[in-house]
Amino acid sequence: MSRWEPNARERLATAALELYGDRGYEQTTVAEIAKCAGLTERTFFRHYADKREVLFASSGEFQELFVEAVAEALNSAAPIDALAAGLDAVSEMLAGQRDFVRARQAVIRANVELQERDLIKLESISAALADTLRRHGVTEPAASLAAEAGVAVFKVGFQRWIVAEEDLDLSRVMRESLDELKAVTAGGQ
Amino acid sequence: MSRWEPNARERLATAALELYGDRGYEQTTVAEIAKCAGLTERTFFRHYADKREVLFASSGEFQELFVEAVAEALNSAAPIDALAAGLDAVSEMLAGQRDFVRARQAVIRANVELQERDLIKLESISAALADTLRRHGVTEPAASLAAEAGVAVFKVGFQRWIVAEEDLDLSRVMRESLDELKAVTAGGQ
DNA sequence: GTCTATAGTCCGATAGAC
DNA sequence: GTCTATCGGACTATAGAC
Repeated sequence: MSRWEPNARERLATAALELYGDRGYEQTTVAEIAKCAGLTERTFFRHYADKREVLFASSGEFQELFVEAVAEALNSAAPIDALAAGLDAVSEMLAGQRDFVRARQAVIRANVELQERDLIKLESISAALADTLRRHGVTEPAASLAAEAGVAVFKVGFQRWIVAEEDLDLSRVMRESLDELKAVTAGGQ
Repeated sequence: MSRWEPNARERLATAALELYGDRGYEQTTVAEIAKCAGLTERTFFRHYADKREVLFASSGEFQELFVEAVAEALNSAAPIDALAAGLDAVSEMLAGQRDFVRARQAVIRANVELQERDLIKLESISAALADTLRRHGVTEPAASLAAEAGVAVFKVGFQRWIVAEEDLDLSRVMRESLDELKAVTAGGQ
């Protein structure tokens, strides 16, 4: 029998999402999250660099999935089509966790600091996508622009999926968003 | 003759940029900035909501210029061409303050918290652009995607201009970036 | 203008796993 | 013994409250 309950990290993340959702991000102290998970403030900061990061634990995994799907597709597709493949991969992942994703996004939407963190995670994804495109021979500034476009489509598609009353098909929403971007950059009204 | 030296706000901004540049953002305390401007910590927070905001004092003005240029162009141009007009307007403004803009951006690039703030300002611009597009009859999701595309072009063009050794023409760089985005979304390699 | 809460850091201690 | 995860307490600076 071990001295500690297992999964300290996960327990902290669960407690944080619940407390942020119930009483709001700002009204929740790290000490409360830790206590709720049966740990101390000190331990929280060993697992998460700051009070916001606890909501973004899975963003590394998300980025990897996105980038690897794009990298694979780049072997046989144009950049824009490879990005579509990446969007499809992440859509499938998110669609499988709809309730969690919605709860998390509601918390983020209610607080500017959390939105800032969200945006820099997306920026990191954009940089990683641009890097992958360059590795596959796409030159600058096309690589950065394609990456930014991919993230833009994700943001708009994701947003539409989250706010929708009905349970939309995320992959489909993403594909429609990409088509709209193509139309608008081509000069459509 | 007034009781206080004038331009407290501006003096604080100047002192902050200098100190952040010299010893780094994190290593600078608000008390130091205030002292350097001949004011108190309390006064700093009356002018700027937090330690980061002092670097973003002109972002409201920037957003207004961008949005109004787009709004005007929308009367006679397609969304993508209106965005090009907006990019041209902001390019002209930034080109006239090259040294200040470069110093400021160097500070921002050196610190993640500042990058986060920078990104949310761009997000605000994107939201304002989307709003303007909708007011001019562009429907969702085209409006949001066009706005995101405009900001993406700005980000990539601005970055290229900042890091360039030579003194590039920002308007020209922006136009090239926009053309690259069009090419890449059209399926070009 | 003062006072206070809390985020986040630093150093050190402890207890178990290996 | 080493390694890793926990906890304790003191500390600074931001930011908001009074």
